[in-house]
Amino acid sequence: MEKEVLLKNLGDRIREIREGKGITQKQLAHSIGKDQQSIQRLEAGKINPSIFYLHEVAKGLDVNMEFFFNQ
Amino acid sequence: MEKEVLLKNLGDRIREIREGKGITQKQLAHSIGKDQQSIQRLEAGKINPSIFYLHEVAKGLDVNMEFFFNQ
DNA sequence: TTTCAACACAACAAATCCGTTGTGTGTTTT
DNA sequence: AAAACACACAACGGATTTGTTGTGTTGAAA
Repeated sequence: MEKEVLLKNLGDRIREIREGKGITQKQLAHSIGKDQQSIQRLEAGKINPSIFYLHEVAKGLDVNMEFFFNQ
Repeated sequence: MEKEVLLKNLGDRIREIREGKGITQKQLAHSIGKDQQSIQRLEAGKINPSIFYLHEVAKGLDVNMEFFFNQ
């Protein structure tokens, strides 16, 4: 329960940042050597990503990882 | 390479916070339903922990997860 | 010295991650 | 309408995580 909420919120936050930058899931994915489906699952809160995974996503979005957690 | 550094830094940071609170690996582990060995691997940078795992550790240390990333 | 606490390291197995492939739906463009 | 784009969902499989058990080292306390 709590885990689902955490992952959902994280996914929403990442989507929010991505859309704010005006890039697609595919663009983000390819910029960090991943697939569109991986980003989809991340944003949907379907996976419990590792810290390095998030680190890569943060790089792809050009933000600091902290951005994923405050607010 | 880069991954190793990230995980090492994270582990060091967690250890720093834990020691600052004056608790042992075992106490931290048990407070969140884990084993001493799990915390040891985390602090040693030997694993690439999931975000939920870190969330639990943050709870056990009574800090916000952001603390793991700034400085 | 013996005992105990704290930490480190390794191996095993079940669970999970995540890259990949394939497909579907809705919207926009030509 | 046809084509292209953005996103969603599911299944497969190799890799990784992580709980568990067992063991070793070091230092402090008894």
